[in-house]
Amino acid sequence: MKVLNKETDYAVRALISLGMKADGWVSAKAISEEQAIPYQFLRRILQELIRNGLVESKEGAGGGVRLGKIPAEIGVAEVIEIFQGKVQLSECMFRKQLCSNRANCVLRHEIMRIEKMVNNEFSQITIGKLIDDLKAVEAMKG
Amino acid sequence: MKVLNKETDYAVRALISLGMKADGWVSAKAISEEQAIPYQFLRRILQELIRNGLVESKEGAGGGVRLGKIPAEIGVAEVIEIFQGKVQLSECMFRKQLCSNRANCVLRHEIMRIEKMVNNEFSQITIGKLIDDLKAVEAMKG
DNA sequence: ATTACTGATACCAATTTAGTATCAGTTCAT
DNA sequence: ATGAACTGATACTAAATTGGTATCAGTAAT
Ligand code: FES
Ligand code: FES
Repeated sequence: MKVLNKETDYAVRALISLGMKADGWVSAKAISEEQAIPYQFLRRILQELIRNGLVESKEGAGGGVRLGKIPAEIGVAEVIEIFQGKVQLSECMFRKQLCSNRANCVLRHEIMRIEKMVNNEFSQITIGKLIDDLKAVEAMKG
Repeated sequence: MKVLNKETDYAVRALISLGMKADGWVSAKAISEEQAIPYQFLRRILQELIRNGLVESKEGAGGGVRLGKIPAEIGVAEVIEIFQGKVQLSECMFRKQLCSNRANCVLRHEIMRIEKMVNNEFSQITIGKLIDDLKAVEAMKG
């Protein structure tokens, strides 16, 4: 059961990469090479991030992309939602069958409780946090 | 982002259905009709559950299936693992790139922490619990 | 024997995933 | 003003996965 697909994975890595760099525009090519992400695939992913405001871009020579928000305000949940849609465990399990009163089905509540918990957990992990972690790792390596 | 696929979904529903019935063998056909699950698909799913000990079977006329464990001891996590494999967020995000010391990468720890949390949450939801919930729902309908 | 079951396994169409390719437009440097 | 270095938009593709179907063989109750 793979939770994150390649798009989300690459997107997070690209965002971290951008966040770790000093200001200025970074080209898709540069990120692609640094992170070993297929160029065209990454371009499509970046465009999607741009459309959603997580990244800003500048066209033309010397252009490129940069974060559109501060790293601490980009949660992985947001990235997941862009590429994989809202976290959803399953449709309701017993539909018409057993629960005619969908509105207050306990089972449904249970499922939604977990959905929220997962979502919340993914929101807590921000790009900023991941960057801090990585920097800690690097510091240890010295 | 759909977390549970149809196999897991149907499997859980079949298990609940079995758990709510008094003892005795129940045919795949009966479950298929009761839960509106495609017969052949359900059969394959049941066979897999049997191989994994969650369900027992008896061949021949008058045969069928029944739970192989008590409902309270079947966690949804177990079912997920059978049909979708262990919960895994993503491969490690920065592989050779940034974290040469995989062993104690903080990022990796973070990811594994969430994996465990999700897994734990799914373990807490047992078939027994779901059945109790459903019974509560039915009682309310009275 | 016949009927009602499971065991095992092969097959299939539709969708999703991961990746590629192309062309048009923008900006910078010379 | 031209070429190189970029992004924007979008179409295309191969491979894997998903959800579902079909078949044949074997077992047990009547
Ligand atoms: S499981 Fe869907 S309403 Fe109860
Ligand atoms: S992200 Fe994989 S070792 Fe750090």
